[in-house]
Amino acid sequence: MSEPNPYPAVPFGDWDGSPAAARAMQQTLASQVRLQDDFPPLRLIAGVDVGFEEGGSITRAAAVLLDADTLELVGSSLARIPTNMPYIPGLLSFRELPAVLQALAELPAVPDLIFSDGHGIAHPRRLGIAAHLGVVTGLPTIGVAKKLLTGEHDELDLMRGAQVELRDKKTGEMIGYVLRSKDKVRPLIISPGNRVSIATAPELVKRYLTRYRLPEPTRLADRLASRREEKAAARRMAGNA
DNA sequence: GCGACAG
DNA sequence: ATCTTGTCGC
Repeated sequence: MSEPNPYPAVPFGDWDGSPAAARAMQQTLASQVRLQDDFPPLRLIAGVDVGFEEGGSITRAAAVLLDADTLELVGSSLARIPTNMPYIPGLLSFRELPAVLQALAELPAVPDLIFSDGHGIAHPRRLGIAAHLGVVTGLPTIGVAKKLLTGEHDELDLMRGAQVELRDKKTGEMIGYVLRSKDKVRPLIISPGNRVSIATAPELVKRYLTRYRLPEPTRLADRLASRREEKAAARRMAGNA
């Protein structure tokens, strides 16, 4: 029995490669984002993140699949493809999504929810990488970013669990939450990508937090994508040699 | 024109 | 993101 493949080969149809065309495409895709809670009882959740090799010429995406109740690692995958464009603030998904989709397609099952590194709708045109990923796959997604891209918010308490609203600086519309995931650490910026409401997004992130700053799906994907242990091991070898 | 700017 | 050692604080 095979599951339908929700992962398109290319997350942007015919794109001429220009930043202007990418921004126009974001406007269209953003209108397809659904911000109502519409996800099944969570059984399998995924985390995705991207890293680079060879000075940036190779894009490396990691995807991890976890049991939503026990957080046990059910599967993981790595995809390495040539990097096709430089990093441009606001156009991150056009650079990283191809590799992310390939990594997701290699997981043993389709997740009920995906935690993505980067923003969801907390983006200038409301289409951060998590929202873009959600629209092209049709799956529920949440963006977990380590830094602010756009929007403004009040100060928030230093204790774990503290959170404040993130709103568009110009229109005042809600676009996410700023959440302190651990005592006295830089807060995370949480915004829905697709099929999750703004209010539910931080609740789901909190559900999967353990002792670290990042929720477990994101933390594990981050480790794989950035080659945490490989680098640490290589470094110690050089030092002890 | 100036400042900001996910990964 | 990535390059990189030791160091300050909980």
